[in-house]
Amino acid sequence: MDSVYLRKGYVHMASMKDVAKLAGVSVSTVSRVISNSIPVDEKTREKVERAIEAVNFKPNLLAQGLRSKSGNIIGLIVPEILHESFIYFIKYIERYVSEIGFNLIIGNTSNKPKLESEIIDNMIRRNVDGIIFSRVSDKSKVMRIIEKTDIPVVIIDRALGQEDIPTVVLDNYDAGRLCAEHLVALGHEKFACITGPRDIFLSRDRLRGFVDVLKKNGLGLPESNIFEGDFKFETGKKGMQYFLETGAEFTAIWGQNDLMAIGAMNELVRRGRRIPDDISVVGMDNINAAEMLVPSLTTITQPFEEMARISVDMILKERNGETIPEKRVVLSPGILIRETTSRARIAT
Amino acid sequence: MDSVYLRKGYVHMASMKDVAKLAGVSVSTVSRVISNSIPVDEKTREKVERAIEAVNFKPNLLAQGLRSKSGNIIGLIVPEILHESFIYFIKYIERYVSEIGFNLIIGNTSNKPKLESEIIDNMIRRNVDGIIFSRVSDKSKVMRIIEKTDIPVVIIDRALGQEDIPTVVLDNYDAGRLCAEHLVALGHEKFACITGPRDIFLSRDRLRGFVDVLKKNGLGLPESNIFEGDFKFETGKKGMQYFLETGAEFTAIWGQNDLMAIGAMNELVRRGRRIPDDISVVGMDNINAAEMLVPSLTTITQPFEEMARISVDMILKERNGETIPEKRVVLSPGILIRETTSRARIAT
DNA sequence: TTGTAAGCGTTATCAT
DNA sequence: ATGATAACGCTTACAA
Repeated sequence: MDSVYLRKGYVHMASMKDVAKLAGVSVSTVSRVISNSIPVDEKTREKVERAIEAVNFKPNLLAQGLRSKSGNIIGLIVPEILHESFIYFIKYIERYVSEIGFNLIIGNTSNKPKLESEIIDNMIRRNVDGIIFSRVSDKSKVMRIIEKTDIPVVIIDRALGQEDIPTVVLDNYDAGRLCAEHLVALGHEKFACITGPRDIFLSRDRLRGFVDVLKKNGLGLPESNIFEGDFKFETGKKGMQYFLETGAEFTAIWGQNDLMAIGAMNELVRRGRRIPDDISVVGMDNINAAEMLVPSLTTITQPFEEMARISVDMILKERNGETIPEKRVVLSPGILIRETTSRARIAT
Repeated sequence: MDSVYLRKGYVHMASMKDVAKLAGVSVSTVSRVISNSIPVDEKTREKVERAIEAVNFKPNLLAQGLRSKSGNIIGLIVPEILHESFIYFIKYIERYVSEIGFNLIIGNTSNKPKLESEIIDNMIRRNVDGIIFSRVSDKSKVMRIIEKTDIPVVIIDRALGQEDIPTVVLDNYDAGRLCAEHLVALGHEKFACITGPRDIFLSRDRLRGFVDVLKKNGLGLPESNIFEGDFKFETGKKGMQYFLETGAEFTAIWGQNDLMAIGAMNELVRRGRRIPDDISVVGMDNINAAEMLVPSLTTITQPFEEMARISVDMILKERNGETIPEKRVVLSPGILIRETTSRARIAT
């Protein structure tokens, strides 16, 4: 008799009705005890609380959500769960959201606009209290939500130009600046860079910051020392292959994320170049692998946890009708100096 | 006028009532059109469908869930989101679940029993259709759900002895076997192993499989060549330090997951040992980093996607009252041979 | 085939 | 301070 595998009869999860009956009061009184908003006589409160204990009552969240139009749930939409930096958002947002008594529901768009619509609809149909986008493929979708419903929306990680949507982003210009300053301080004079897609703000901002610092120091980055990647390991390798085959001259390279930087390192090592003795390498994101390599990767860091907290806070503020002082929060990157960067070889 | 930041008036999301009114029918008819369960006149159906289009109606999932006691949502409980192998479960389970029209809600226990209880309760309160556990810290919690509610439960990745709970696991014995066979075939004769916690079935099973093959080949694994780790990078390093300092003799080592194997590699490289010329290394899981290293890591693979699909399918079957043919599904690992393993040096 | 009405488990508005 | 009662948006007997 495999009773485990047979659908057991529905086991009544205690409802307010049960509590009310046991405590000898009405359901409204029970509700009041729980919400703690309206004064209740001490004695009845105690009776009710005992009853709640006795039947192990927990309010049904669907009923609450239906009635109050707030599902106590926040939606997070990412284009790709396994992506090295999104998992940090997932982790920290989940943690923070649950700390404040919400649940997190995750949608993975796989970068398909059609899926994106579906996911958004689904979330709306769950009366989500807000939606956090990590990278938006189609701006209009976000605008539609904002215009047609009252659901708070926050965009994290990738800005959309100067729209009027609450946004939490990294100061990507500063990321490039930090990187260049570190390398220049080490005496490097010739550089290369593997960027993200050039049509993305974030990649361009990073590059601008990088180049500006070089210029300020009388140095520069020739276009032939720039390779456009897609933030994946493979294009990091490809970029380095390209540089090495075209004979580009440089003693330091920046991969605009760790994956590409590691790809570049991989190619260097396979061709017998020494890091950092021949070439210094900097990445960005500080993914797990960065410190597992030999040599360990110097990298630009993002305050993922802070970004997560701020974006959730913004959702809650919007939801409570509070005005958000700054609709565009810009956070600063840091730099973690490890073993892939060292002083440039003395020029001869 | 920052209208975006002011809570806008509630924008009525079309309900069945609206559709019914527009189509000139009752709500029940609308419901029937949607559920497609009960015959509806072709003409009214068309009227209703037009109305649905017109107001862009999507049934509210909370109301549906409340009424039907099925929230159309599946809960996944993991002890740690950022963990290298759980993210694969998250990814694949999310994908599959959403393919079949469900949402996924994720709970992160951080290995805290108290949180575990809370998360389970929360899920129950959302009328989840099932709960998938990836590693359970406290068996009794699972048993409680199974006994006290009718919520389908599946355990994935880590078995709990021989309980009567539907489970999807890897054949860990086979994982050890595969690894040993590969190394023995390469001519290795002395081995070392960095295991997971020895009090976990999975670690012991892997080790048994490994050792059994060695024995079958007239070889062995002395206790002094076994180091107990915790599946993290650091203990991989520590393990190798230990072996090197105690002068353990071996030409091949297995780290029971990639993180530990990579930790061991790290230590080897830092001490000037060559991989695989001096020491061959095998890992397990095939995490991203495995192929990014030089040399790239030979590793035992797990069918994460298949495990995900099967566990979701089991949930659905339980939910539909179907009997599950085998309550314990055991899947086979594979081996991905890359660059960290090579023929043993000829013994002199 | 279709409509009416009760009910899912809450909260909020009335009275009392 | 407390209790009826309606309502949230849907499904499902039961009638018609």
